[in-house]
Amino acid sequence: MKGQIRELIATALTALRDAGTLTQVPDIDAIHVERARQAEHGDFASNIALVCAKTARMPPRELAAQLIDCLPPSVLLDRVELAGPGFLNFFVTKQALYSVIDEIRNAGAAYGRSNDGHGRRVLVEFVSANPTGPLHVGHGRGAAYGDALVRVLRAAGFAADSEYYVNDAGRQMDILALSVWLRYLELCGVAIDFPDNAYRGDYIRDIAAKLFKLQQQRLVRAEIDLTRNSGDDPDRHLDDLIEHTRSVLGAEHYLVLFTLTRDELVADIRSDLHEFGVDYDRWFFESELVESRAINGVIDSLLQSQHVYESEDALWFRSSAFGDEKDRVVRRANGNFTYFASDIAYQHNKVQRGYDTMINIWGADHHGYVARVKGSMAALGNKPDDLTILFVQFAVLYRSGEKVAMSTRSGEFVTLRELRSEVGGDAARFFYALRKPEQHMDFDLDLAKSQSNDNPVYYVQYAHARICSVFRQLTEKDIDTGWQHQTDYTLLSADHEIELLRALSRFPEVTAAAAAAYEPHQVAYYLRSLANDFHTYYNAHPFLASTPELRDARLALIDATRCVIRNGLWLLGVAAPEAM
RNA sequence: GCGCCCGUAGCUCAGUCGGAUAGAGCACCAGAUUCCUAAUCUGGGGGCCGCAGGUUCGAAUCCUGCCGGGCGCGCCA
Repeated sequence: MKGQIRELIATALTALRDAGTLTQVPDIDAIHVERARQAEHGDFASNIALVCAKTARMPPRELAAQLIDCLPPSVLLDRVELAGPGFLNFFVTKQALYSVIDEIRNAGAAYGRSNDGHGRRVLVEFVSANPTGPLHVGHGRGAAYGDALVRVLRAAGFAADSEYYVNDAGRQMDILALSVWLRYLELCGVAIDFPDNAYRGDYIRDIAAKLFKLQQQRLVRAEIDLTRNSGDDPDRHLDDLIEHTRSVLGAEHYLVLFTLTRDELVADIRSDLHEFGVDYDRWFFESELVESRAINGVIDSLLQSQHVYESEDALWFRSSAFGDEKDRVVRRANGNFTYFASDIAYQHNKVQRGYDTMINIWGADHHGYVARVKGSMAALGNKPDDLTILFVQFAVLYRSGEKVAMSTRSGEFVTLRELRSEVGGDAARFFYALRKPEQHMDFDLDLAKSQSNDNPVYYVQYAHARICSVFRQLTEKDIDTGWQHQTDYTLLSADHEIELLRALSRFPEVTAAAAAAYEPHQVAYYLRSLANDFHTYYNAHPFLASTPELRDARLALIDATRCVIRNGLWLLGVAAPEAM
């Protein structure tokens, strides 16, 4: 509807230009049409006359009046009023509102979709947590946001793919493998001294148990020496232990240990996210970039173009030339590439795969990386503007009014699994979806758990279940109805019904706006508002106890409402239960 | 110190490229069910949109400076 009104205005503007009243006409996309906030302002309002008044050298109200005269006739509009300093207020006909019911009925699951994206290819990368342990509630926020964004983008006509980047090639993975091996040795009866800075979580013991089950004592070595003192540097001590592990196990068995550790952790993350309703199109492993020598490739290329130089035995990317505070190391003096080097290769890989737009969803602690990553794109001849980096602020957890300290290494955190089992996946996803990502978030665990019935997701789901219940009654009471074939929508004249119809007609605008702004939370707020319109209607009017004609019209209306709620919840990855 | 994010009702948060009288949930108070699910609905109180300037027909929204909170500034990952 909004688009149609925009076209009507464009036609009127063109007519005024042809008549010589206007010298220039704004682009159709620049014509601002919005939903009126108040009923007396009609359904839609436009400030076009206020915007164009200056260039037209004409008082806004006079221009607005001429625009109204030039508007082509339309079945959509009942009347157009001139208001305030020069607003155009559009009043939509009831007939146009009624047609929304058939529109929804015909489109079904496709209602709310658009082709704004014109099939442009978008890659959304999110979560991408290092596979060093279970996901925690912070990752859950990124997952809920990223997945909803992908769904919303697809609904708006973008060819959106989702991807998880797995850092499986660095030192942390070796520390992880070491941690598993040490726990495994414990199971084998070998006395060890577990380092404080290795991974201490219980999940390490689980993987060790699996390793023991598969390998029995095969990864125990007589020459193990874990008592060696590497001095006061705990990091150095870990590195020595890793080196020792490699050497006593040999390459083949180290690979067994390493691969099992990685695969177990990745599988755990994958199933965790799957149960959260998040399934990726691709899991991209950093090790692929190592094995294909893609990292060497981009660094060599940057060396040739002088964007990378050598200093103090290390290789540095000249990111200061691209607005970064300082240059960054891509290959350490010890010959190992940094994670940043992998990131350069990974980002380049995305570009080569032909994406028009790339969206990275990062934790807020990574904002310092923007300049160097965008700089590396520019240095490789790619367009930095094709990459949009969105930040998800941390969810600060509170339990019993106290901040919950979180540390992956120490194993002290609330996992996404715990959250899901305690408040439910639907509630968790909706809870996350209600907040825009850059907003700081206080996540009160006690509130989320103890008052889970207050979570608005139930409010929306209940509306859906209530509608389903009405239709069950229809069957149970064996009511003879032809609502699916013959309905006289003009009987829907109550204020509540008109309000509900208006709300339903708004859904396509909501999905389009949510996609354009990368803000799926708009869908969540819309759903709550729609559910409110429905519940109000439900309480005010009986559906089944009316005359057959009115009953059938109302059934058509709430069936359409059910469809929109279902479509909207789907965009957020939340179920639409038929009974509660 | 520098950079990024945020500051709206008691609490948690919306507020659509600047638009007309700033909204919702929770909490609080008062009500609604012989009828389709009361996980619902109706009504009420509650605001210096952090502060101060600026931009213009118009600012919660844009700009500048302060104040307050979060995060980041490694040859870590």
